[in-house]
Amino acid sequence: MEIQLNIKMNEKLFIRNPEQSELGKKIILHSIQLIHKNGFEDFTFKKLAKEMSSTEAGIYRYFENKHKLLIYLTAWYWSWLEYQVSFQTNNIKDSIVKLKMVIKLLASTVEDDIRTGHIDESCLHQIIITESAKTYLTKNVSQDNKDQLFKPYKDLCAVIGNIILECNPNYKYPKSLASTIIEMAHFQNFFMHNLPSLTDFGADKNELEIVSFLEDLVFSSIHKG
Amino acid sequence: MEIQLNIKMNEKLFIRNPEQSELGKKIILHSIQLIHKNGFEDFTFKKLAKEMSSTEAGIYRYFENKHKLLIYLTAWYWSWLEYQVSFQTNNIKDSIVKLKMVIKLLASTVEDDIRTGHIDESCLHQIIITESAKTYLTKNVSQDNKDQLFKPYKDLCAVIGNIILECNPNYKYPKSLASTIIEMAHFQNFFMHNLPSLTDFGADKNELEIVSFLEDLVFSSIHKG
DNA sequence: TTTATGGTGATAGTAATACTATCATGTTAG
DNA sequence: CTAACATGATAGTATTACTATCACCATAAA
Repeated sequence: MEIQLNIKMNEKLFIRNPEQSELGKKIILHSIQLIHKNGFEDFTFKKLAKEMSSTEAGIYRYFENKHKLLIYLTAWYWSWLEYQVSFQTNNIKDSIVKLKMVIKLLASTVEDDIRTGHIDESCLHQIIITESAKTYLTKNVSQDNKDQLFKPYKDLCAVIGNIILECNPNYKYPKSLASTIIEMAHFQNFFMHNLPSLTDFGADKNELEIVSFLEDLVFSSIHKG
Repeated sequence: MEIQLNIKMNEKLFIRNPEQSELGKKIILHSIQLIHKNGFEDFTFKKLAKEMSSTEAGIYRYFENKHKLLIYLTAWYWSWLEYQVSFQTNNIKDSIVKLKMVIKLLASTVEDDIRTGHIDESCLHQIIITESAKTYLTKNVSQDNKDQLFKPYKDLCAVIGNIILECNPNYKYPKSLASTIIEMAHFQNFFMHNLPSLTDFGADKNELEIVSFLEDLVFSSIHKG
């Protein structure tokens, strides 16, 4: 069976929908490669145009600026991940097992999803670790939020918050714990590889240890009262 | 009694030591104001020069670029905070009370320290919340780390990790929990004010609730086993 | 007192970034 | 068959991120 996965994105994220043309898909494909390779600060539309043998003006017809493109990529990732969560936790009755699955999906290496042709999820996951916080840590966050640009992130957080409440309906901080899990799944990964003394995983650099840390953190918190 | 607080900074952070001249101190003072007002992305040395009635070239004699200046400001803040922690936890015997003090210092509003003339800690705290992660979320993190630019952050993290171990010598993730506390003290604050649905504090927007959340998280984790 | 040193201000200049605008061309839908 | 539209090519502007040079002034050493 051959399935194609298509995620409908908020129209405010782009000028022209990149999913609906070859050029648009090339922009996504190559921007993921370039940002992954040299980081978001070094990334420019001019370099992207050269990389994909197109023109700068052509890219500006799809995205207002590189910040919006980054928000697009992260929003896509969160939507994809929410789908993964709903798929992988489907039919699981035990909420605790569900929550463990969520932590595993957040904190372990992502494999490329062949159902999404031009997007390399593994590569995108690395970008998310290093760059995703930059999407909202700006003076424009309120306007971007009003435009619903962070909806996929907030939706994922809400889904995880609800699973936490299933585990313990009396737990007082489901949303904050959910956003903590998401952010720490990425920050501990970044620290482990780049500033290892900020973690307890520097020796092995094994992602499973991050999973163990997060499980310990989460389940001791919600099982207490 | 009149005390002056002086923090010795890593020489790799600047070209000329801003503490040792009036111009240098003006750079620090006004850069904090400007970054706080318009955010780091909008901040340029040209605008800073105009604001403080000096010249762009003059500022480049002190700092290589605006990224190094941001690292300088954050490094200063972490050093100052480590001093606060050592001062405020001095003579406290009970490690649990110590750790509560640390969480309070990290997560509640900072008041201006009159012993540091040209630096407004309250303003700087706001900058740290929004901008500090950008200092290390770059492709240059390894080189900057080799140059010891993140030492104050790592030192603070180590101090907190040790207090955690005092509370429970068998706890397996003291460093990761320490970095989690530091980052979440700031992220939950940012979310509360800007993306409130990612937290449980949107209604009251009260920083004491963040303190409660972090205390619950930390003490249920370390008291468990 | 002279001379040397060093910090500062003023000005200029360059390469790259972040766009915007225009026009020609090719393709595709009505 | 033609109108609409996507793309490519080229050009141009304002801003950013620097570097370089020179004059001036204060201070410190000779």
